[in-house]
Amino acid sequence: MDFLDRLNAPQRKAVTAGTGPVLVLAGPGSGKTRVLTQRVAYLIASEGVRPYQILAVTFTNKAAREMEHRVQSLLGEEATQGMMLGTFHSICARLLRREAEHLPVESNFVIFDADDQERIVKSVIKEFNLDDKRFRPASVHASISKAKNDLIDADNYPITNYRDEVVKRIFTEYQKRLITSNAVDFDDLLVYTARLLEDNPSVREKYARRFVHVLVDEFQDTNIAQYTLVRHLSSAHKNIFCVGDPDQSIYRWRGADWRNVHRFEQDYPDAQVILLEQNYRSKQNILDAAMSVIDRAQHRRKKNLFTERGAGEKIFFYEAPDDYAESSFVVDTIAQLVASRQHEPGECAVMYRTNAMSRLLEEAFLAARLPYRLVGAQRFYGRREVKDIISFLRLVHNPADEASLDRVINVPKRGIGDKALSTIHLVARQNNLSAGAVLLDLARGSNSPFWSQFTGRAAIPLADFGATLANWKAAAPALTVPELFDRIINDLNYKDYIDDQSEEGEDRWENVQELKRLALDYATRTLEEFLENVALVSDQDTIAEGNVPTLLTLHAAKGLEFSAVFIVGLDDGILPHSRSFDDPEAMEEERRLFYVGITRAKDRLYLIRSVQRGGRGYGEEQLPSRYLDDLPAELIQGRSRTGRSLRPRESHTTWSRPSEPRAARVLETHFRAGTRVKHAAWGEGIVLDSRVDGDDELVDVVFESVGIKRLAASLANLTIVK
DNA sequence: GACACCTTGATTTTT
DNA sequence: TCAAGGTGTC
Repeated sequence: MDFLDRLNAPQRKAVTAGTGPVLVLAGPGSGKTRVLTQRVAYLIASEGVRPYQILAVTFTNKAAREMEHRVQSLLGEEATQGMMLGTFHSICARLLRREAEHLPVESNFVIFDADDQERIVKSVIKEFNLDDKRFRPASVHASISKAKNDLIDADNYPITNYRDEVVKRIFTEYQKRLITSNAVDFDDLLVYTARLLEDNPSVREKYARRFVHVLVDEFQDTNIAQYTLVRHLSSAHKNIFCVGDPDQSIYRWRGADWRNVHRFEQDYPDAQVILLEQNYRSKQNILDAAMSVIDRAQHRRKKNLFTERGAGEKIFFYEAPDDYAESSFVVDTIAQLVASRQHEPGECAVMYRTNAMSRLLEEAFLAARLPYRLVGAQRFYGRREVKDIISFLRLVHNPADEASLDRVINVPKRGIGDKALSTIHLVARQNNLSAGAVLLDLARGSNSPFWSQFTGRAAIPLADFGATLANWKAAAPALTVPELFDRIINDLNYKDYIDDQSEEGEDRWENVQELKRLALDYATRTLEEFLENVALVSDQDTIAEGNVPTLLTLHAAKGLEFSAVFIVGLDDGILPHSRSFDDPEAMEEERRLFYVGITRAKDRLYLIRSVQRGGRGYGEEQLPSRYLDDLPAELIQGRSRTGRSLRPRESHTTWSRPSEPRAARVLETHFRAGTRVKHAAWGEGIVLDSRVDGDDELVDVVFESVGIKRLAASLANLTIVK
């Protein structure tokens, strides 16, 4: 196979590794995606493995599609036929639907997302008459989810205090409600599958025999449930090929445990371990910066990242006075990089710790009239109008879905309030039915035995909505997904409801139409498939095409690369995040997160912080991120606005001669941010910031030729360009 | 009993 | 800055 020629020695060793367990420890940019795809191609083309005998787990659906395409381009369209390929969650969903007879839910189960899960927890807390201040739904749900990821069910939930006891009761009821709703949550997808394989030898054998080869990407971010799953699925042939990098483990809070990498080595002592250290992505300065950050991490196997791409530019550092300046610095600099043809817009990315930080950046891009794209499924799928429509579709598919019913029973307002809602749940429970079933029965009006349970005022709208739902349900089998979509929108007069002619209303209607466009892709597929895919989209899956800069969280940046990377918010409290301060393990993860961010950069890396943050005048001064201290000064250019060294502990203040007397004091700044200026040697640039400093004016300028420079106005002889 | 408006509180990361 | 909860009105 000629494609093996283009691999380096350890890569080739990994691709052509024989049978048995293999662990590939792959540094950032070391070509692990390539190794995985070529391994799959190699197995099929050279080892005679049939595609359906391969199970490959990727971190996102997008990565799965890419892998499929690459293998197809190497071996032809047919090559991937029957291969089991996808994320843990989507593979588990597929498997569970097939094996639903062993489950407490039907094969057409729906998948509850975070919102639905919290909704159910909340309603249980309410029903138990608990104080939701003391037992916050989000926190209770987090406890439940954590237990599930460790494969602990409600019966075995460990109790050490009163809170645990309450959580256990809520957990039990929560699980019951999911089952009545014919629903599984994200965690259940993994838990049910792991249990199924563990408790049911015949099912386990069936799949373990089928999957001659199991390949797992981003292995460092698997949790106990996922690890168990992989072990079972590969238990017959033991051909398990895991690729990962403990340094890039950033999902601990989701139950991921980088120790799975050690566990793997213990569980498979005969495993081949292959190290990929050569980096094909970044310039050496960027790698050096990355190593200086990660080498201070605890418990790690040191890797030596090296590249043949040359040293490259130094790391740019900029300290903005406030977060507005921070955002405009980013936008201005990107504009410069593009204008000077150093980078395409699409090669630039801005990364931040929390989603909320995207807002100012978006505003800055909008103000500059520059297009951008934002990564984040939540942004779209979390929208009220989008969730509403999906809930209606989910109800048609599965009227038992309690989360969806609660969500839309009064949308648009039809006079069903809290009282009516709690009554319908009560009646449902008394009759051992789902609330949806009661609602559908109420469509028969006074013929329904439940009719008399409601006051007349509540019964009429309930019956009405029940009838509407029954109609959709009856029509659904003959309709395609987009047809059903239109039917629902029309019947509800949803446009009039959502679009109140305001800008926001138009926006909302636009989102509904966007969802419709997505539904059109499912004209030839089932509603179930549509709902499943909508539930399991990841943030990275939503990255649109287009040559524009990308805005994304550090987490969402995992696995991606960009020529120019801007990491904003390098303040203590943001990165590392203040919520991690009191947990050493969490702090370690913050460090790794920064490392992941740095190593996304191919050519240029900009590290940016802001002295003040969080609204004008209100914010207190922030300290620079402690990680900045770990970067060797010689790798950095640009300094802090306040003139402080990046490494205060090592800086030496020089108490040299008193400054020369100056003729005039500068009292006002002459240059303003955004002004175009010209310098004799460096050509044109844009002023980022300017301030009075003693007797002089200090001007920060981004030049097209040399990047950011700080200049003393009295010496630089800058001229303003019109 | 529903709804509009006002106040208060909180605010990581995501399949 | 925004969202959820509470209060007052219809």
